[in-house]
Amino acid sequence: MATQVPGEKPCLVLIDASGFIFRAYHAIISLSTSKGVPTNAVYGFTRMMLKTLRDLEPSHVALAFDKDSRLGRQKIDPNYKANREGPPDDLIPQFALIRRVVDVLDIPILEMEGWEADDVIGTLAAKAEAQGFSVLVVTGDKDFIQIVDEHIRLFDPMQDKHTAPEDVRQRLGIEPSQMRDYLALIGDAIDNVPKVPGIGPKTAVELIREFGDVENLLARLDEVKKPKIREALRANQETLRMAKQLVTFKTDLPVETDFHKLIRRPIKEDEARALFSELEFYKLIQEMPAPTTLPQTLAASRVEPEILRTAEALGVFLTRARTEGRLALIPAFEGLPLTSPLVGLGLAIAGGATAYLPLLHRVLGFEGLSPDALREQLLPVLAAQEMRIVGHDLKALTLLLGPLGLVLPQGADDVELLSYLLNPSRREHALTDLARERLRLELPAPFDAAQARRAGTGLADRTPEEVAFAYGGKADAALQLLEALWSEVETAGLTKLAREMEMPLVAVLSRMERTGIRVDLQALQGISRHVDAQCKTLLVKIEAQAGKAFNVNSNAQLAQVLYEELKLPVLKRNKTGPSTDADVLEKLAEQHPLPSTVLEYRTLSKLKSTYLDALGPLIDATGRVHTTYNQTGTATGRLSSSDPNLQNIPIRTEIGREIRRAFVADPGWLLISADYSQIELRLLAHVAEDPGLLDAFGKDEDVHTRTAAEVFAVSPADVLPEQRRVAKMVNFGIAYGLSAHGLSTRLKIPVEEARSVIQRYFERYGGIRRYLDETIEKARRTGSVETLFGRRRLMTDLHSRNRNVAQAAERAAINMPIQGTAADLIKLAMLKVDSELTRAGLHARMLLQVHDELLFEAPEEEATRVEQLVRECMMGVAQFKVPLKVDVGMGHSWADAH
DNA sequence: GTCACGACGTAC
DNA sequence: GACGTACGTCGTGACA
Repeated sequence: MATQVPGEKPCLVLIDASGFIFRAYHAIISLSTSKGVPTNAVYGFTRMMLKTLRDLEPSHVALAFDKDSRLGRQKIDPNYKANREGPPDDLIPQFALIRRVVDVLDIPILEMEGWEADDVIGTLAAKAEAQGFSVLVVTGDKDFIQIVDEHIRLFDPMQDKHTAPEDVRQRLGIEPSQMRDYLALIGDAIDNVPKVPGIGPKTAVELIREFGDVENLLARLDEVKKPKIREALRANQETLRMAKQLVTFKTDLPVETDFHKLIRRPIKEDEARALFSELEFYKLIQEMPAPTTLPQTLAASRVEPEILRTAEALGVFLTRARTEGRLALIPAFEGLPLTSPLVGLGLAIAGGATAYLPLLHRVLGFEGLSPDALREQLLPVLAAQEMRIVGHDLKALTLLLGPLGLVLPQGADDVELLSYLLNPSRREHALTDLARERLRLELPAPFDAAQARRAGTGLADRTPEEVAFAYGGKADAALQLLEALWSEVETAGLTKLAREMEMPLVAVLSRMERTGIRVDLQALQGISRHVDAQCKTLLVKIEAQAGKAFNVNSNAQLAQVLYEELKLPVLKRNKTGPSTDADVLEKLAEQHPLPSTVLEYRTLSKLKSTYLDALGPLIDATGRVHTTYNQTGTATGRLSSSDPNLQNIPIRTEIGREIRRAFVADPGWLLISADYSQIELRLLAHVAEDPGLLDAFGKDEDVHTRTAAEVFAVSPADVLPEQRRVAKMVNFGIAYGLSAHGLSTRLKIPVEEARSVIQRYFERYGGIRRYLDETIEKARRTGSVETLFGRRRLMTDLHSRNRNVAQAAERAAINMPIQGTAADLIKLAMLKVDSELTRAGLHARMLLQVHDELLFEAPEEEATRVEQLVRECMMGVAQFKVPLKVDVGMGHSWADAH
């Protein structure tokens, strides 16, 4: 949201301070220092100022107060604001404190004897605009709308709302400048601005639309159609003229206009700390940037971590932790948490005390704590009811502690998950970044893993002293982040998702990763040899068809052969040149035999390199592979899987199914696959409340056939396979925001035909159209979209001037509530199945999640019970307007279970 | 050698 | 540009 970019206009922020003081006073019911000094207005005001400065990043800033402000307007009307009482008693002493806050924030104050902040700001805004500034007025007062234009906009930090001319037109239906006339007509009881009786907001807008302004209205009074209104206006002509004068901001006060003096200066940090401390605004101190005079490192600003070398030292620290009731734990390890040893543990407790517990350092004279000693000490702390355990990536911690016989408690807090819930679109939620952004804390740079690898050394080769700062500091940061993140999570209404979905899921995912899935290496290698032979044959064929040998895997070389040597037409381009993707090759196949051969080769070599050959080395000594689930990796709430990614194992082609045949159950066990049938389409039917779709699912009809029947206006029995194919594609694409063009290329039908299919679809399924439109509209208005369970994705690009960007954001906005709700649903199902399996005393275990599918492994004799239990859990996890359908299959391999 | 990036293709 | 969400492999070119 940076407003000043080199080459852009300077940005002047003008703050309507008086307005905010009253708003802050009323917004925060009660707050005072331990000595009883009321500070509610001061606190609210200060927060708002800090937020404003942070969010808007102005190049210039000033703040306006009212000063004996009624005098100017009382010359026009002695009654102006005459009925207003003075400020409440407990607000009066806060004004002086607010002045002190403004002083440490180093924001210039503008005021004019006898005039209101409105007039001062009106004047400044006009002058700044004339000098080429872009002006942002920070206010919550609608009266300011009258000064809005292309270069003067409003911002309300309490509602995070911007107001530009377009917004005024949309919200009120009048031009910003007509706000004066509008306000004059409807009056203002609070300020004692007289109104014209009988005229409310609706009539006012109508009159303004017809007559433009008050002057014109009065001049053409006879043209007013409604007699009552006409006579009311006639009787109040003078009052109306006066009212307009009262509500009109002055824009020509003799205010000092040296804009150099308004250049934004950094806040006076030391004085700010002292003042905030006096006012007991400790949270604000935490949020302040680290002192610039000190190096921006944790080491310089925090207490040195204690190195816990003995069981006794650990005992003492843990006793303190129990007194404080909170303990942050950050593991020191390298590599994968599932297979790596715990090298050490960073600890932190409230109050800033940190420690490092070395466990596996291969340095001279070091003797780490034995696992038994560690377990003996830590177990009771982890199990203690009143303890809150805090961490970052608790799945990793869980996997690292597992081998030591340690288990994290149910309610442990994961700050990474909190950050993810707050903004699932961000790429990383690294502790160092979170600490920098939210605590202004610069954590020590992580060790250069690459350099360590070159040197052939690792974490364990360093002394405990060398790593203590890093991990102690991280633990301390996690602890401090907890509070800030939780309060934001609560404000955002995400508490339930955090407590009842994401956090409990950590234990389930940890077990799934640890369990892994058996892979038949022999089978894999068998297929690989076969595929390899085929690839070699194809390469020979390609060489013959191309007239030369080249690296088919290189798109650049392939493009040269296709387009320069064979002179085939270029149908599509990408950033680097002509495209060689599957779509293009399929079309080119009509003109030359080479493209088909390349396609065949590509398919096989992809399978070989990505799945057949890559999987083998990941099989462990017990014959199983263990994926890693990323719980913070998608913008919609889905999980992702990597190393290896078991969520994109092939299934559609025959050779793909061969690969799934290599994923097997242990001898005497079965794989059980349960997947939600048509989950996203069902959820779309539910949220859109579309009667047609609801009916189709309610009767368990073939939904694609039903859609085809609707769209092509035939009876379901007469739907042709081709028509069903088209309908299926539309059903799938609709929640992705598909376009006529997209549909036509995918179905290889003319755009016109695709257009008419989509049009007929929306005619038949009006609820869907309405839902899509409403979702986008709401997203534009609120800046976010959410799932039925309240998971939220911030959508920033909807207002992009770049139409492609804005439209892409619209499609993402349409899709997220559907995809995300499905993700929520299966997460709940996983929790339920997990606990029910335990409760039932079954040995079956959950192995994989693939977005709408759960894969289990169960002893053969348990299979039918497990099937029943899984189906019931998955179906019963939530109630919608459509039934949820779960398909279950079982067999000795993943392919057989489908 | 390592890294970052783009193109491509697999899944739901 | 044209249908959303992911991850892995390969080739390529920049850098050490």
